[in-house]
Amino acid sequence: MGDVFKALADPTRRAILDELQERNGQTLFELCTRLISQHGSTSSRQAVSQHLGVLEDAGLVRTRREGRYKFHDLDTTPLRTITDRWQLPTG
Amino acid sequence: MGDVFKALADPTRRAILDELQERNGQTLFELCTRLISQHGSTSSRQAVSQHLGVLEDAGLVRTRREGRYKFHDLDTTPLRTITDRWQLPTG
DNA sequence: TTGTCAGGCAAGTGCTCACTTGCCTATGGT
DNA sequence: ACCATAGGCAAGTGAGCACTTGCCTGACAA
Repeated sequence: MGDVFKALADPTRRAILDELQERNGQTLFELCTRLISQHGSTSSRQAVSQHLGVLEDAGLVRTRREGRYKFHDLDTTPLRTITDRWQLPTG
Repeated sequence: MGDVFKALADPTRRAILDELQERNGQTLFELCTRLISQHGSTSSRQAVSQHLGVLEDAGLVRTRREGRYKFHDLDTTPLRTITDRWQLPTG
């Protein structure tokens, strides 16, 4: 599993996580259009696709294929590595 | 306040936070020697100094000056922006 | 089969970032 | 005064990363 911290370092990837939290299980094209219309993003399809690859490597996004569609689901469990590491006062 | 996510993206900066958690209020030179001896780091003084600047901008490290010494203290409150953003199941 | 749609792969480009290098300021000891 | 210590500033370098460009694969509809 790749680097969770590095995956979170990019604002576009954080916007993707925001989007998936609002509406889980989106395809690449859904994400592209909604990122532009709701998050003011200017990223191309290829750019978003590469970001999704990074997020998937980090374990923050899980994917499932159905026919020619690929759905993306948010998984926040890797974020625990951050909070567990520096012992947040329980919030 | 700078980017907390970007500050966490670098492994050396995460080691610095680890080191400050073990022993708070260290000076730059203390951190340098302990990073090498206890974390296998190879970073120079200037490198660590720049990392501390990034961490301070992100609000993860607070500093206080006394004479020619500058002490560094860990502050984990900015990490809440991460957990609050994607609603972790309370752990 | 032909055409379209969803997505993937890979090389190239430009910018950011970590780190070095070299010099400078300031505090404290003798 | 002198020197060592603790730290800072700024330009330059090299590697990594986000993004583009162009082409390719696979699934569905007609």
